[in-house]
This record gives sequence, C-alpha cells and structure tokens, in this order.
Amino acid sequence: MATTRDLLVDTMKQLLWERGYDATSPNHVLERSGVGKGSFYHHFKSKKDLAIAAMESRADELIAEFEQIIRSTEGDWLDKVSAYLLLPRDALKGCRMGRIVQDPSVEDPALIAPLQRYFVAIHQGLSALYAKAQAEGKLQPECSPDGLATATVSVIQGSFVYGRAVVQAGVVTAACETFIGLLAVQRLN
Amino acid sequence: MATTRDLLVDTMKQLLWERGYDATSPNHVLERSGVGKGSFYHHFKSKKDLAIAAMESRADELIAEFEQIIRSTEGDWLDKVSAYLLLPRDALKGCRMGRIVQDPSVEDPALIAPLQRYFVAIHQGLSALYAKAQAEGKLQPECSPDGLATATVSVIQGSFVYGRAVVQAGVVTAACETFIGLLAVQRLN
DNA sequence: GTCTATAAGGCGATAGAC
DNA sequence: GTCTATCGCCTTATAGAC
Repeated sequence: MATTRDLLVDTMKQLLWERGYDATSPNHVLERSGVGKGSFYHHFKSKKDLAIAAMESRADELIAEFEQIIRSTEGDWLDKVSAYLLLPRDALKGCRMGRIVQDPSVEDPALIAPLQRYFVAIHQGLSALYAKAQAEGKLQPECSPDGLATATVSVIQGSFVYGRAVVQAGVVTAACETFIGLLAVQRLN
Repeated sequence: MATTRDLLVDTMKQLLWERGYDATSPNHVLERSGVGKGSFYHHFKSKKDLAIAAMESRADELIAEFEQIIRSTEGDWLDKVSAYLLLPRDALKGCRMGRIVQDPSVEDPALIAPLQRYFVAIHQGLSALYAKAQAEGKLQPECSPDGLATATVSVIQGSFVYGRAVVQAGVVTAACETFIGLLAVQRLN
C-alpha cells in the first residue's frame, strides 16, 4: 500500500529529476501528489528532510540497477561496462542523481551525502571491475583502475551536460560509444 | 573605464559561476556591485536580459582561451588537446559555462543560446583537430572526430559534476589525465 | 493524520521623483 | 542615470481546529 509518506517521497523523486532541488518547492510536491500542507509537515520536518529521503531512495535504486547489470551481463569486463554505459539515457532529462549536484543549496553536507554515497558506489564498482581485469591480465595496466572509473563516470555525467546544452537527446549514448571504443583498445587476450 | 553596465555584466558573470542562474537574484547583483535597482532596470530590461549578456561575454572569453591554447601549444594534436585538458580546473567551483546548464529556467531557448554557442565552438575546434590528425595519418581512424570531441568535452564537464559530488577539487585533472592516457594509445607515427 | 489560515521574507519588476 | 517606494506573487514554513 502506498502510504502518504511514500507518495511524498516518490513525488519528490520525480521533481528532483525534473527540476533539481532549489527549484522544487513544497507546493509543487503538494500539487502533484494531492497531499495537503498539513500532511507534508507532519511526515517531514522540512523540504530538505524530504529531499534527503528521496535522494537516499533514488541512490538505493540506481546502485541496485548498476550492480544488477554488472553482475548479470555475460562476457568479460568490457561487455559488462558496455552494458552499463549503453543503458538508455536521455540527455535532455538529465541524470536522476547528477542532475541535482550543481544546485547551490546542495553544498550542504546533509544534502551532498546521498549523492556522494551514490557516486562512490558506482565508482568503486567500476574500479573493482577494472582492477580485477588487470589482475587477470585482460586489461592494459597503464591506466589505474581508479582513474578509469573516474573517467567512466565523468563521460556519462558530462554528456548529460553537453547534450542538454546542445539540445540533443542522443549525445549521452554517442559519447559512451566512443568511450567504449577507447576502452576496447585496452583489452588484452 | 568601467561603465555601470559593464560592472553589472561582470558581477553577473561571477554570480552565474558561483550560484547559477535560478539562484542568482537581481538583489544579489545589486548588493555585490553596489549598483542601485533603478540603474539595473535602466540598463537591462530583466534579469534574463543581463544573464544573456553575461553568458555571451563568458562564451567569448572561454572560446578565445580555447583557441589560444590550441593554436599556441607546440607539438602534435595530442600535445594540443592535453594542454587544453590540463588547464587548472577546480571541480568544486564548477565550469564557468557548464555550471549553468542544469538550471530549470535554462530550458528557455534564449538562455540556452550562448551555452550552445560555447559548446558547439569547443566541440568543433576539437573535432577539426582530430579530423586533421586522422587525415595526416597521426590518429587511429576507428573513432570519428565528432565522437572523440563529444567524449573530450564530456569528460571535462562530467568530472566537474563527479568532483563536486565527492567533494574533491582535484577530480577534473585526474579524469583528464586518464583520458589523455586513452587518447595516447590512438596516436600513430 | 489532515485541514485551512496565516506569517515573514524574498522574488522579479515597476513608478515616479530627482 | 540613479534613487526610493511600492507591487503582487511565491517561498518555506507554523498554528490550531477537526
């Protein structure tokens, strides 16, 4: 059953994706969810409080999605990374987490925390994958696993930014395909 | 001489970098610049109007910086791209243009225009460089110049996002160094 | 738990004097 | 060109009844 609290969290997740944190008001959440102002401040002590709950939920969801793709994709390290990089992503909509990072209010440590947790999880997952591939002699050892993971995350996030600026939804996939091409050269065996 | 108009534009450029578009109010600009409200609306018909002027000015500045680096750096295509990628960049401050892209109000075509002009200019400059290198047989022909340019811009922009999320100023340079490593393998001759 | 009413303050902008 | 006063609207809540 969808409790009022869950409804507020789900609605906030939508709006954080569409408009970020600063530009989303409690009133927007109330209008879209149909919940009343009294209920809002009964379940959450502030907009920030709700946003943190929404971001934690989104982080859980996206980390689980990442781990599922990496785990279940058949093949070697490049197949797994490629599967993740080629998930459908609309540059105009933005990344469901990365979208929020640039908001001025998100310098607040309490608001950064779930974002940081998300990005660290993805980064570590990729880094571990690259490290294992190098240990098995299947990936060139010149670039560090850490550096490769940072670049991988950055290509995805940056293509959202670039794609939105040039108003081309397909840019994320284009950037990721090129990056896969650069990684493919690093494959050994 | 610094006219009032110029002072407003320069102050808006600062604030757009620090807080983006939506979170910057005319009052912020007035407080920091010491200009009065009457002057503001004498020189500009709206906040949007001033922001566009500020973004156009910033685009000119950053495009000129890019072209100067590419032109004046000695060596081959990789030296030139590396020089651009390794410019000092503080992830916590954000890209002076890319910072603004995610603001909800910036879906407005009039506000996107200067951002688009900036990103297209950098993209085309890089793409031309890669195309020339391929034509001269100095760069592997597998990846398209267009794709490589998109990936290059994306790594820079995305590392600003990732770096801000994990609160590490040095991430942009780290990501760019790894990307240079991946490009280096593509060099011929 | 949910409702409606209210509040102080910021927002983007305008009016009209100087 | 610049100043101050004012505007209507929106924001993030809080109060107190039901």
